[in-house]
Amino acid sequence: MIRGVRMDEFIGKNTQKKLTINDIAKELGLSKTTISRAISGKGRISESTRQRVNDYIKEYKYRPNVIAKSLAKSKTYNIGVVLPSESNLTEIPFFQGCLIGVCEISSELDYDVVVTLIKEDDISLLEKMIENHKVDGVVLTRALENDLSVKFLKEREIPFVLIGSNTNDEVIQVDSNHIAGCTELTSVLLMSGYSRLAFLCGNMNHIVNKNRYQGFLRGYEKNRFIVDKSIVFLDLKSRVLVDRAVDAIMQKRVDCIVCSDDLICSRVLSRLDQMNYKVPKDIRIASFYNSPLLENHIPSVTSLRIDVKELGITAGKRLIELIESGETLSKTLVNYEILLKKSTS
Amino acid sequence: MIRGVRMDEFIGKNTQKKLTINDIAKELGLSKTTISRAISGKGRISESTRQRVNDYIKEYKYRPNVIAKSLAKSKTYNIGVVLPSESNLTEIPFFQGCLIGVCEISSELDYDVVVTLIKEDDISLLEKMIENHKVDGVVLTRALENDLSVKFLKEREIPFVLIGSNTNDEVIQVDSNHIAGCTELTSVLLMSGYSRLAFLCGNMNHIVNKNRYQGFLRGYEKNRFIVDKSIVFLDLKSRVLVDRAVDAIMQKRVDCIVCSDDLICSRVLSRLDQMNYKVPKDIRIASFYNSPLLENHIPSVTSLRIDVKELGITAGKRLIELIESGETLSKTLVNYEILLKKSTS
DNA sequence: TTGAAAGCGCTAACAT
DNA sequence: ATGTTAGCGCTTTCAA
Repeated sequence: MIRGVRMDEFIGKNTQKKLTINDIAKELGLSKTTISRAISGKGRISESTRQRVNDYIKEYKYRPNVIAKSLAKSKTYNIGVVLPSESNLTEIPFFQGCLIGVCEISSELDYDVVVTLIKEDDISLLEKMIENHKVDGVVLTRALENDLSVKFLKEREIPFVLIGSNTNDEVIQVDSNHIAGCTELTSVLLMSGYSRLAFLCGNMNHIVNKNRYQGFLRGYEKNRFIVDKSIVFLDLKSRVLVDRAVDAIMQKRVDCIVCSDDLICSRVLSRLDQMNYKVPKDIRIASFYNSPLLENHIPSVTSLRIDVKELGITAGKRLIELIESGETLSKTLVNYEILLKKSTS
Repeated sequence: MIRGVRMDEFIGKNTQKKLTINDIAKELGLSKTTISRAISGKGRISESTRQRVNDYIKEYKYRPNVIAKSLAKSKTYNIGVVLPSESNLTEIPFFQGCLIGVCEISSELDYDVVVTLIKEDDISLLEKMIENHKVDGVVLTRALENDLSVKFLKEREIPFVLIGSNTNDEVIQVDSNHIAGCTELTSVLLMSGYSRLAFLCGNMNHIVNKNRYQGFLRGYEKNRFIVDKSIVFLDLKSRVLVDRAVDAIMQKRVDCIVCSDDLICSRVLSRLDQMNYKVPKDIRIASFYNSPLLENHIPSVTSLRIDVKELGITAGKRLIELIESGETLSKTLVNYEILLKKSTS
């Protein structure tokens, strides 16, 4: 009896050599295989020895070495979450929400989350993570038009789930129904009597923005109003462009400015303030995406609310299903909610 | 010649069996050891064979299996980043900033980042991550008074770095100099003629808030003004408490409300708006921590700016030093900056 | 029901 | 300068 109670007394808790499956086998007079089976529950094993092993494990707080398991099974029990790093720190509430969601569900399902950063045109860190075998699958948190990540992961046949939408049906997707949401919010605004809506939209290489624009157009169609394209501004990638759009809009007769997301919206609000326009007195504002950035805004902003954490949770769940069973639902839509606030009252 | 060009032609790129160090050894007529040495650069090896090996690796895009390396070296090349998961805190951009910073520096130093979530009174996921041997060290992003994480990591002798401050000198710390910053900002306000400052402070179990309060008091001392404790509100853990404090303050004669952080500040602004008070006309506002939450605020808010990403980068660097060399600087302070804005003009 | 042995891909003494 | 060998701790045939 080399190891046992005496050892615990002898050496401090801290220096305690890690217990291995081998130690347990020797101690219990069984083989590694049996211990392994008792732990995994796979394979035939008598109830009595399984009990014996489990009791031992409890008592001595044995934790299997996940690395060794990884090597043997060629599986890491990690999933990667890819965040865009060129995003303004300000737009991060969305990505962080996703991340938290994925973390929560992963820990429940006994996976860990490895984070990596990419840029629109540089996915080298994602490539490295995959090639280093650090993860069993990946959650992408942003959908681009010609997405390098999607292309890469498909080629490498790595299981992955996209938070967002992609026209390729083979891609497992989790998203909120942007088109429906934006259509609905646009409708609500039109029906409230705001018939001249300006639309300010961000980077059109982001699929989500394409969808928002489409929703905007559909809202008009449904209500048989005509869109005035002269007050529609797409692909506004910088603050300056947003500012200019606002300036142009305020020269015209416009009832309400509809923004594709929280970032554009907060920029619009700031510009309006600079120019001394008051919301909602001089102009109304709505946003197709709410976030903490807007949540405490004064006045509160009419917007579409999406439960980002829910997106993350769902994506994580789908990914792990995909990893473990090889298949999962191909597209999941999470709910949105329309928040009518002071900015349009 | 089992493996080689013919294989690549035969089977698709995707199904290509992973190249191992063994394959290379056979192919080149060398031993595993030599290949290993050529790759790591450790041990004596002739320049010519190192070249030969490296050429082969380049050509066939060999990537070592990190898991196998991990097992052999008992090292994961992962570092853990611990984020608080309490709901309102997840909204705070501070933690994401830290995370991004750690990710950036880690990837440069060839580590990956595993994220885990804890609560003030539940560090079970951190424990699991450690016990599963998933990481070589940990970055903590929040300092508490009696910190379970710190206690746990010390006991287990896991290398870790704390973003924040801790009275225990043995803890490696990276922080901005909150006391000095808050002292300075308080001074500036007092010298601007705002002699009656209210102070609204968050959870006093967070060491950072203790330090901010101390800075506030020191600012008063330095200027030989007397603090009016009746307009100091500590440990405001909920919105309701903040609202009440604001209500109480507005009954009194107060020049400026100083908030311990961005979250409290945005709540204060929102409450003031509800009550129809205007900033800076009716009351002035300053915050001891700036963030994107406040950045686009109207009016802009006087505050202390901290480069969070820098905190993350520094913490990551220190941690990896600690992991690799066993020692590092015990305390690093990053710079802060005072932003004087409209809210106090 | 249990065990022996090979192997996952790499590292590191210890030869040669 | 290079090779041999024995692990790292676990899973998984295949046998008993």
